[in-house]
Amino acid sequence: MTQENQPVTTQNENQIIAERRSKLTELRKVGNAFPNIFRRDNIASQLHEQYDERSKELLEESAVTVKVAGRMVLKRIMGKASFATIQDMSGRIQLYISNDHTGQDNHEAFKHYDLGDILGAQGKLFKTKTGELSIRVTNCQLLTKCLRPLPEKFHGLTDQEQKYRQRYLDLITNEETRKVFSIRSKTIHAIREFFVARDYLEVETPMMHPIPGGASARPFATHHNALDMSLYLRIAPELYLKRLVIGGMEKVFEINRNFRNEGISTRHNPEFTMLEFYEAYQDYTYLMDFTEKMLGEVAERVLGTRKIIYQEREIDLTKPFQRLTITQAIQKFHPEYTDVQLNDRDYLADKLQKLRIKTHSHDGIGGLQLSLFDETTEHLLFEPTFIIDYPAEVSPLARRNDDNAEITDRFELYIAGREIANGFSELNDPEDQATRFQAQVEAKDAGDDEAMHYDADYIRALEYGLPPTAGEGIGIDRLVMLFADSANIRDVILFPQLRRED
RNA sequence: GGGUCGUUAGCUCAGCUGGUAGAGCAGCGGACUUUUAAUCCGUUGGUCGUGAGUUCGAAUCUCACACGGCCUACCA
Repeated sequence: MTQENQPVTTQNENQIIAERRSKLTELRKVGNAFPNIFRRDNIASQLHEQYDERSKELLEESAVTVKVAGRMVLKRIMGKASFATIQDMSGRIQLYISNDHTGQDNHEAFKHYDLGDILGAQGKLFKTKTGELSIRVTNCQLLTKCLRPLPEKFHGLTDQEQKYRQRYLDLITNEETRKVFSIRSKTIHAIREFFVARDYLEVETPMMHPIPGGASARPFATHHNALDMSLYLRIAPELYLKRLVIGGMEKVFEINRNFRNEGISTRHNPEFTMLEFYEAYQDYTYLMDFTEKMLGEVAERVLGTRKIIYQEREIDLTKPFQRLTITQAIQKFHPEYTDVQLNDRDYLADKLQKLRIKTHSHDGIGGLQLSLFDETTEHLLFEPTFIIDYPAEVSPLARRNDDNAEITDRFELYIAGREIANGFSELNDPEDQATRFQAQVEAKDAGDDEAMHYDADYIRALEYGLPPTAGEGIGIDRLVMLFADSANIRDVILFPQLRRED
């Protein structure tokens, strides 16, 4: 990497870069090759919005002077006049550079500018004979030399790996990519406003945890030198956010990264963005209503509609989402399973073995039902669906159901076959929580390396009293995938994790 | 992790059953004062992912490795 900072010898480079580098050398000789004195007054989209509809004649009469800057992405030289298209953060605008208006010297200099160079230009708006809004440039200057050639102007950058490694090139070339990240930004912004409007307090809790907790997952480990202690990148903020509710922050949310040291796939990146929120004096049924409302409003604000198209299928966020228990969901898609079978531990264990699905010896009926659901039904839940009543054995932080201690007041929301949200009434009984942690420790000792640790500090916090609370997590990347119609999580993360390049 | 397809010029891609590489774009030179993926003429540019093997001869066949795409399994 340090090599990148050294002047690279031209013999190692292809001739295109060598050519551009020699142009830069010439620029250095005649002045500051990287001037920062140009200030623009206009951006492309604003000009189009304001003047696209104005007639050619009227535009000529009004003689609007504008000043723009951007990267040159197209260039057409025709002797004594040239056209160039520059691209800024908002879009594109065409420049007309000619001996008549720009001057011969300036035009000759322009001819040696390369695609990718950053230009500043000033001039009057006009319309070409095909009606395209353009700038008749009176002065054009090179603001930053681009030493490396851009991807091919028509096909753009298509190599998936290169799009991820050199995202800036992907952004320069592909309008679609710019749109995806605009949707991402708007989604997060809309969510933030949704919470702020409801008097939630936004907080940041630690990314480095002495005890990784709040989820079942393998953490990344690191070490603090001065304290000489092991730390883990957080797998979830949950236990810290609930400490805040104990402290009196009765409505809190955090939008931030989680890190899980597990596989990478089209749906998993080692670091991913999670929304978690907690509200005191509410329960999980409130959360389900709240989630329906939030997703509908966010979609409306980001996309202008609550009926989104994902991978050519419509997802309707306008109506209440279906709510099914785990066994109801299994039976909906697989009516061959009877109530008796689904509540028969031996039958389930046998069936799962036949389906070659891993089970643990300590799995109860609920755990086995969940395994069967994950395997046979989860991917079929395309329409937004809340799956409710998760077994207590797989929900160590959720409140037990008042009528059935084997299940918890918990749901997961599935859309397009993927888990999008996970919410529950929080377990606020410190003694039950201690028992559940103990069970996790036993599972860990039995070889489950995703099981939780015993967090004594969290138990101490609970002993001060967590008000009855509802809490939920929503995977932001997966939500953005839905909104941006992306099949791969890497397409909605600017710099997804990749292998080392060398 | 398993399966499968791929890696050729800066970019997008051809390259057949083996005879040591082509196009378009970009670049360079020239023509052209309303083009728009500008056009036209000329031209530079490649250790064909890496390493071995088969062969008189390998981008092409075989094997191994590296990296990547897609599918698949587990975590959100």
